[in-house]
Parts: sequence; C-alpha cells; structure tokens
Amino acid sequence: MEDVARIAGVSQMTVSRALRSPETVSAATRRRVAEAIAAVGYLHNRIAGGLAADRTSIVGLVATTLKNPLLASVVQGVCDAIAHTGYQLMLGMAESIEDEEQVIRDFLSYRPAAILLHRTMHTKVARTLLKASGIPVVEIGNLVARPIDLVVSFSNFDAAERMTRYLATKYGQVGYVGMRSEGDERFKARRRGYLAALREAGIAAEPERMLELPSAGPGGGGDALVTLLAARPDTRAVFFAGGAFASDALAECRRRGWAVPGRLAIAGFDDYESVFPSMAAITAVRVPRYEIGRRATEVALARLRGEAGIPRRTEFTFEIIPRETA
Amino acid sequence: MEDVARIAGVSQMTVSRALRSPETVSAATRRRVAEAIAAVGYLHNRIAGGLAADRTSIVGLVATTLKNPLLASVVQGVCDAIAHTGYQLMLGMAESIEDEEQVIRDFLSYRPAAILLHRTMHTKVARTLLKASGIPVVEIGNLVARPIDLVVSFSNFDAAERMTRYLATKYGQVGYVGMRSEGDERFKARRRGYLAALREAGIAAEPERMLELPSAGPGGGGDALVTLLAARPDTRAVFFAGGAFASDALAECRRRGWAVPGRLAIAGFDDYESVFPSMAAITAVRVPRYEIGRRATEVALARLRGEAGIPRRTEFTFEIIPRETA
DNA sequence: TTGTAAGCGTTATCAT
DNA sequence: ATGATAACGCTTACAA
Repeated sequence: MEDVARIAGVSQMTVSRALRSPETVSAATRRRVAEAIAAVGYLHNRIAGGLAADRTSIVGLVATTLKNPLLASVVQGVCDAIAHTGYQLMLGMAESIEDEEQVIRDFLSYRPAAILLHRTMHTKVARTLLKASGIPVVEIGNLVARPIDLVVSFSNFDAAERMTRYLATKYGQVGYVGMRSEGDERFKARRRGYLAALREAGIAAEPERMLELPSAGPGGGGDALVTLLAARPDTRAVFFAGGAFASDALAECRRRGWAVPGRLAIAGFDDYESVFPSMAAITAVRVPRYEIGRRATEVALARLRGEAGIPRRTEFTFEIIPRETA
Repeated sequence: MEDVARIAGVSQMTVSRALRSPETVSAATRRRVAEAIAAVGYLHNRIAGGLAADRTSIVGLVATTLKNPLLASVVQGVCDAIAHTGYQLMLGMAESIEDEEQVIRDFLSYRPAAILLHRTMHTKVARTLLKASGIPVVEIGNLVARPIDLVVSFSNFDAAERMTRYLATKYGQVGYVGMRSEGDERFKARRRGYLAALREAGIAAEPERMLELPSAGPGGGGDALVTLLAARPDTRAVFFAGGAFASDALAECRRRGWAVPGRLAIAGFDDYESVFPSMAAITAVRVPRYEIGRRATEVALARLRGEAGIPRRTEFTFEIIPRETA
C-alpha cells in the first residue's frame, strides 16, 4: 500500500479510503489510486486491516449438514446474499452444541462481522461469548422464543401442528416419524406440534405410533414405517417430520404394494420439488429455506450498516402442499 | 495475551507457543498457560497472528452451486476433512470465470493457507495470482491436464465416453443432453466424451441429437427430451449429462406413457441414490464427490505440513450403475 | 478532501 | 525450553 500511495502521489490513508469508501475521496484521486493499484498489482491485505479495525468483513455461518438439500439451500441463500457485498463467508458444521461452541470460538478468533447459527440450542458459554462479542448474531433454525440477538426463521411447531391436523382430519390415526429430538429444539418443536394437534383433535397420543430416528441415513424412513405399522396396524397416515424419510417410505410402500394414500397416507417435512421436480408427488410442508438464509444475511448486514428498525424477529411462513400421497 | 502471559508468569512468546505448538513447551508451563487462559477468558486473535505470520489458517473453496446435492456433497467433504484441524473454511460461489477471479482476489486478501477450486478454467490473471501466492491450490472439478498446482478429481471425459458406449452398444442411437459447455471445461469434456464414444462405435454425430441447456433449472430435462425426440424420433437412448435432467426426463416419459427403457432408455450423470434412496432407479455415472472434496482438502493440508511425495494429480474413478432405465 | 502519527495483538528471529 | 525485540500492513483518531 505504501508503494501504491507513493505512485499515486497521495498518503496511505487516502489509498485506504479509496479502497473502502470511494465516495469520500475525490474522483481524480480515486482514479490515480486505481491506476497505481493496477500498476503495482496491489492486493489488499484484509488481515492487516482487520487487526487495525479489530474486526473483519467475515460472516460466520454454523450449519448442521449439507447432506440434506434443503439445508444446503439455506447456505446457498446466505452465499447469494453475501456475494458482491465485500463480505466473505466462513462456514462450519456442528453436530452437537459442544461442537457448536468450539466452532463459535474458532470463528470469533477471526473477529467476524456477524455470525449466523442454524442450531437453536447453545451452551451457556457459547451464548456468553456471542453476547460479549457485540456482533450481530442471527438464529435461523427455528423461530426461537428468546433469541441471543436476532432470529429469522419459521415455526417448526406450527408447521408440524398444521400438517398433523391436516392428516388427522382426513385420515384419523396419524403416526409420527421424526429426527431424534434430544438436544435439538427444532425437532422437539416438531414433536410438540404433532402432539398438540392430536390433543386438539381429541386423539390420544400413543408412544408406539411415534418413532424418532437417530440419523437421516438412507432408507431409514422405510424401516421406520414397517416398524410403526407392525406395532399399530390401524395407523392410516404417517407424518415423516424430517429428512428424506417420506420419500423412503413411499418407495417402501410401492415395494410392498401398499396403496398410498389408500392403505396409508404419507406426508413429509420439507418439499423437495425445487431440488427434484420429479419428486413432486409427496404431500409436504414447504419451508422457504433459501429465503431464510438470504434474509438472515440481509438482516445481519443491515445491522452492520447501522440501519434502524431492524426487527429482532422475522417470521417466515410455510405452506402445506397437498399432493398425491395424502 | 499479555494478561495471560503475566498471570502464567511467562512471556507472550511462550503463550503463543503453548497455543500453536504445545509440544515445544514444557508440560508444567503448558498447564499454567491453560489455566491463565481460562482465568481471563482469553480468545486467541487469529487476525493479529495472521498479520504477523503473513498467512492465516483459512482454506478457501470456490464452488459453483449448492443447488445440486452432489456438488453440495463436495463441500461437505471439504468441511468434514477440515473440521478439528485448526483450519477454517471460507466459501465462495462463482458462476463464471470472471466471478471466480474476483472471489480468488477476495480470498487472497485474507492470506489463506490454501485454495480449492471447483472450476477448471480460469482467467489469466487468476492463474497468475494463484501461482504468485505460493500456497497450495487444488482443482477438483475435472481431471485437468495442466493443473495450476494440484488436481484431485475424476475424468469427465472418460465418464461420458463410458456411459455413451454402454448406451450405444445396448440401444443404438444415443442422444445427448448436457449443460452449456461454453466456458466450462467439465461440460466440454463430457460432450467430447460422448462424441468420442460415437466415433468409436462408428455412429455419426448429429447436431440435432445433441442439446445443451443453459441452466439446470427444474423440469429442463423433460422439455429437452421432447425437443430432441421431435427432431430425431429414432433416438433410442438419451444420456443426460448433468444436473437432475435425467430425473426430469423420466418423469416426462411416465407422464406421456413412453416405456422406459422400452421406447427410450435414460441415463444420467451423477447418482442421486445417496441423497434420495427412492431415486435409485436411474442408470447413472456414480462419482465419488464427497471423497473428492475430502481428499482435496487432505492433500492441501499435507502439503502445508510439508509432507513429501504428494502427488500432483490424484485420479478418482467413477462407476457406471446400470439400473431400470437403461 | 487529505495527511500525520500511533498502535492494533500477534509471530519471526535471534539470543540465552 | 524460554525470552526480548522488531516487525507485520493496515485503520483509528485527530489535525489541517
């Protein structure tokens, strides 16, 4: 930068300004600086800048997995919103809240401008670190009641409740196959939503009609379906509240020659039509994942710009998409 | 860090060492430093460290999209390989080589330890910048002949050639629907592979039997199929060499009541079984995307560790998975 | 609109 | 195994 300044015949400070806020520098100077930069092949050192300013233009995102295409689309939304803004994305995965704490620590050591979290349960230390950092923190995995800072999401509870109500009204006895809810508020919320809908409908909840699977591994939905029906043959519909379980289950039904929805109705969480149009057969909850990622980023950047009136909580709605399977 | 050093009764340099290479510090000192760190709630400043060392522990990955689940799995592979190594992932998307150059510039301004590139064509400037940076650069999108530095990938050409040969042998006239190959070596290679296989088989290539689609947008494969068959009704098989085209096309055939593979055989590139087990019906090329992402990262980190004998080129193989559709 | 000076919190290097 | 010292290349704060 020293070279650039000398060649352009200005001070380093002017070069710095021309780079970061061109509008505060006269057009002529700006041009001379640009020429000098091209002449020496100068590459801005954002690390030095970060040290001087005690913060970088890095936005950290702690996600859970990219194996699920719809969670990947949250990340895609964040990427798209962040592109061409001068910010960069730092991405980490956390499979547990302890993991998350470590990733948050690692991120914080790079003095990021903001942090986005997909998980909604955090260790006490993680919350403390984030609050102490003073940077915008956006939670995106669920519409949490008491966000650390900001929340941009949808209600997993409402979604599961609405879908269960839809199924119960239409088919009667509804089973539930979800992700292991221990340690994860999102899956807990879905489970609670299911139970709430049964309660409203005056249907007794039965443990044997509810299954939780440890992972979204391939084929899990088919086995779960078989287990559940063996225990409760009078089940007329099953709500697969996670991953690609519903799609697995549908394949299983076809294999066994069970009519869908005649013998059994099937509904899923997350609509994969946007990923594979050919999968547009399953009744599902459609959640605007991509938009949530985008908006979360926009909200964080708006806050960094010092904009006023930024809502602490941004709720996205979901849709129940009735299709052939329910 | 000053505080930590004072409390532990050592110099800053010792604290720094205890943090970065614990083995060079005595066990007793290490413990005292650890206690002091906990006592003051010290958070390492990797930005200051990065400035002093003129490089960070950031690994940059320039991907193309996360909309395709299999490209997302490359990123997942990178994430998994990088987790718990002390390195962090910086992720950017580039839709063109100009885009890529800009992202590379942005990454380089953070003085990363290594850079991974999914694209395999680059601007002259991008190549120059990367070479001048002196850091490991791994190309992962195709088994390029002249890598900038390292390459970890599979041969798109061979894969397309093998699948085309399989189809031609079994069905005769084979059509091709691919991604727009202009400006993208990966798609060019697939197209060349298709043409090479026809040549071997002594079948004349016909422009009307080949289509390139500008994007992997939903449903594109179905329309392409209809267009292609209208122009060349004697086509007996179509190789959908990208995205979810094959899945779209299969859905279209079912809609129109065309027997598959009776009337028309269908094959795809990339096998989505790992994402949706229920899609395990389409004959496809299976590419170990996740493993490529993992290995690319491992190779980069090995190089950073100064390991010897790191291959400039790592070739992954693919498989042709014959299924119901071809 | 531009410039001056100080200092951000580490690590490299050399010394002990 | 540990310490002293000098950078590292910017930005903040203030001045002109």
